[in-house]
Amino acid sequence: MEIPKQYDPKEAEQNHYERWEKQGCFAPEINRDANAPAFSIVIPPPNVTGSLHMGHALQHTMMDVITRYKRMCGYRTLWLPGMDHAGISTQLMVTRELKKEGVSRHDLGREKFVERVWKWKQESGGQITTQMRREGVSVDWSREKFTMDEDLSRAVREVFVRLYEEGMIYRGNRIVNWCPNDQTVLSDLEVEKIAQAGKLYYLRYPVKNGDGGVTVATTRPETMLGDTAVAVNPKDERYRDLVGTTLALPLTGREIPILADEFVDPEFGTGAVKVTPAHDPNDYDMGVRHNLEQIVVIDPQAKMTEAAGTEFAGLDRYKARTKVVEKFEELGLLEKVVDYEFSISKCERCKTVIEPLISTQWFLRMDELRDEALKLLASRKKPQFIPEVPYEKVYSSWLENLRDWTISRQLWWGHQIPAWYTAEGEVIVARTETEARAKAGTGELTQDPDVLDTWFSSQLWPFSAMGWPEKTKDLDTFYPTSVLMTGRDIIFLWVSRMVMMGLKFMGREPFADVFITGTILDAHGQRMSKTKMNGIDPLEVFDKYGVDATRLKLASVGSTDIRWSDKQVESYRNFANKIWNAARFALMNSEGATVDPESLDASPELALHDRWILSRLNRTARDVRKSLESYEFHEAVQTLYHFFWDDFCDWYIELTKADVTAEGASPQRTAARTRLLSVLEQALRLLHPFMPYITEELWQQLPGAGKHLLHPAYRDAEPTIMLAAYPEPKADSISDATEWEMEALIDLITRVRNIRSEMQIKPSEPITVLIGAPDEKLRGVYTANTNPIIRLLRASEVSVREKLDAPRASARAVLVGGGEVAVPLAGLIDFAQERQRLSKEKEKLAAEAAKLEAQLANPQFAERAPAEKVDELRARIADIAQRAAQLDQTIASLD
RNA sequence: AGGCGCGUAGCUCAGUUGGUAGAGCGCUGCCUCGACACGGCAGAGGUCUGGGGUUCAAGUCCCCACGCGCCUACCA
Repeated sequence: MEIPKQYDPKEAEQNHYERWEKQGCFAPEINRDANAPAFSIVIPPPNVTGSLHMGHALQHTMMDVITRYKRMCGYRTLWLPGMDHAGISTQLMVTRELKKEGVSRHDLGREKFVERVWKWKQESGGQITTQMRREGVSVDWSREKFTMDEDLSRAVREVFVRLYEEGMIYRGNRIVNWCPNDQTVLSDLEVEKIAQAGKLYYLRYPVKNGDGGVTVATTRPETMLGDTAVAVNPKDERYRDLVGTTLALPLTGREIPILADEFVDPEFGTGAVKVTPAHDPNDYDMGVRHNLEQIVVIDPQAKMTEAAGTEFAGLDRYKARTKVVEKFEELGLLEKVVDYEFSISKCERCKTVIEPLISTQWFLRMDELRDEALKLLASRKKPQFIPEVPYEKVYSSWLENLRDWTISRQLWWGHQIPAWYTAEGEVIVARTETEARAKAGTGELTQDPDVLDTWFSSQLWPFSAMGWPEKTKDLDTFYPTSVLMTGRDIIFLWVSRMVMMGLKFMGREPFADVFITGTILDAHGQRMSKTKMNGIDPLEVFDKYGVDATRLKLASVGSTDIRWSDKQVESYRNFANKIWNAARFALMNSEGATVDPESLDASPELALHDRWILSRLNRTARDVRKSLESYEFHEAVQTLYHFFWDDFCDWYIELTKADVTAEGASPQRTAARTRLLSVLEQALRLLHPFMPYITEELWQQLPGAGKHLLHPAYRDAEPTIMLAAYPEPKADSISDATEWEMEALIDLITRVRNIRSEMQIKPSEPITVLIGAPDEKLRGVYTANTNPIIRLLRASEVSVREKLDAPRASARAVLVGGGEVAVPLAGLIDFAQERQRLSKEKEKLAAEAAKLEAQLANPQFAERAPAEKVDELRARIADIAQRAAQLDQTIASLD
């Protein structure tokens, strides 16, 4: 059998995914156990416009690890995939494409444009699913959904109609965030605030028919053209007498009142605020409170309107600003201009400065929905955030301050709002046009041209993707889902809204747990972003180091932000290679043996290393399960890495090698080979959720790997490691005593190797190893393991006695448990050097002892510390003392 | 302006109820001992940002300071 020395990930990556998918391994139906518990995840649907980035790879890896793990544990497992139509991004992307052809979307018209988007989706939407297959994600593709699918659109309309009928969705005219570039309204969450250096202008408004005036401070002088009042704080002494009087608003010929409002902060600026109800959210509220006129001076293109006056009409808002300031200066009314840093609202997509405008839009009232979500969190702690701190609070405090949600968008790509208008302007909300006609009693209807915010359909995802509003079997089985795994950036946009909608329409939370992943930063700690061009393409990393290695790295990211480093992936690539070669060794020496789980029972007759590896294996299974149950992926990875590399490869394979590679078949050799294969097979299962490809590739080659190894729930399936049972820890195989014995053996071997290294004895030079072990138990351990000791130390002779009897010219070391080891080095030893080496060791012991004794010397310690801790400390001091005494003797024997 | 997180070996990071500071990479020395040089063996390297406090005991809990980052906000 020829197995290459180096693992080639590409081959394994091509070999298995298609077969898994074809054989239905990802679908819950593969599970034939009628009583199997359910486990489900819905994927955060990637934007149809996108291609795979690190954030996806990170989330997908964690979801896949947990899904594969649960599947191997026998759960009826569903990971439901799909994509989001991503209204604005997609529309912008297709618009940009059209622009290259010299066509605008208006040239095409709505119908043709939407057709074009669908065509584009057909062509490029497949890209990300191909990339996801490469990741190895075990999603059930047969259930793949798209938020614009007909059945999901139906769910959207159903929800809209019901909420409308309950009065929670309403149409209103109010101030909204308007993007002058994209020509649509945006929700508060689609607006980003960016700190910016700007100017604060102090403008003076003269009192009508009198002396004096009031100075207001503003960052947006052009909006003064729409001012309808000046407000001061009612408690502000400076302006008390002016409240109620009238100002002559410069440049406009209009007169505006001075009014008092609590909102005004007397400390800021001059303590007097210009009020522009049509162009500022705060002023809008104030205008409502005081019943002020709303004068629209800026239009949807961000140009000044006729109402701004003939001098300004048609000017861009920034040109108008300059002009207003110039005019004020000419009039001597510009008091001063100071540098000022403030945050400005920009469109998240196109970075255009948002213009607050009054507009008629659809809104969703959030108060009741919000209250239900908060109640659920308070009463049942759902969803459970991981990590709970800080995300639970982030989530709840956002909900507490929630305002109504603007759900309409002036776009063509999306779910068109199911509202129709009669010629008389009556609003009919209905599930279909037919229903609308019936309700209206006329066919003369015009549908609202707007579409819904993308997140309006995304928030239904956990149940709409499972067939709601039909009562489906999937909803019965898989709702609520088990866990949602996503980045923290969409806790508000998506997570909270899913909770509210789940409660409203399913009567239950959509997921039990919410796991928030960390963010992968670039090597300098910067966020990866398209504009910064500092993103790392996961596909390139896959090509370079393999999918499994990349997944292991991603799984160990956990919930904290981390700087990306290829080096770490490289070390996991090396780990994959290590696994490959360990298997290669087992396979090259497998003749006559097969994988046999029965061989994994720890019996007292077994050699120490055999009992030990079984203890380690079971402990590892226990620890990994525990880590995965609490989403501690990095912990699980670390445990597996350490078990496989340090325990299994460095010690077990070395210790069992003699038996496994013995010349000529024998029952002993077969037993050793069987155990090696079987431990390896268990280790591969433990690793499989993290490294699906290499584990499957190797598992398929193991002699005796077959149907009988599958979890009972999958007995009818074709053999694959992904349906094998996840190893369960056998408590009686885990033995502290065995592991302690092994540690003593490892200690002995390491100390003698240290002697070899420090005394510069050639590796090929055989040595004699003399052991003195006063402890009977340890003497037994050394005696029983003389063969392994001889092998691992390349010793020609090993003797174990109660008391060490070694020539003066020996290098020595003190062992744990108070034993002593000596390596005779006649003619090779420099006594001075040896004395120094041992003294160094003694210093270390002395330092440690001093620390511990100081602690014990403190009378308060014995008094207040638990007895158990005191005993432990005493024992440690005794052990050190014993070793120190031994060391003294050893040093003395050199004289 | 508020809220939150982070600061541990040269670098990237673990450290889960307070009780012997860990890993990977990098570094030093030795090694073709047939699973693996993407390897083996043996090492060096930390006053856990600084200062105070609680405690018998603090990387771990509390307060303050410094540095870095993130989020929220109706500061004109």
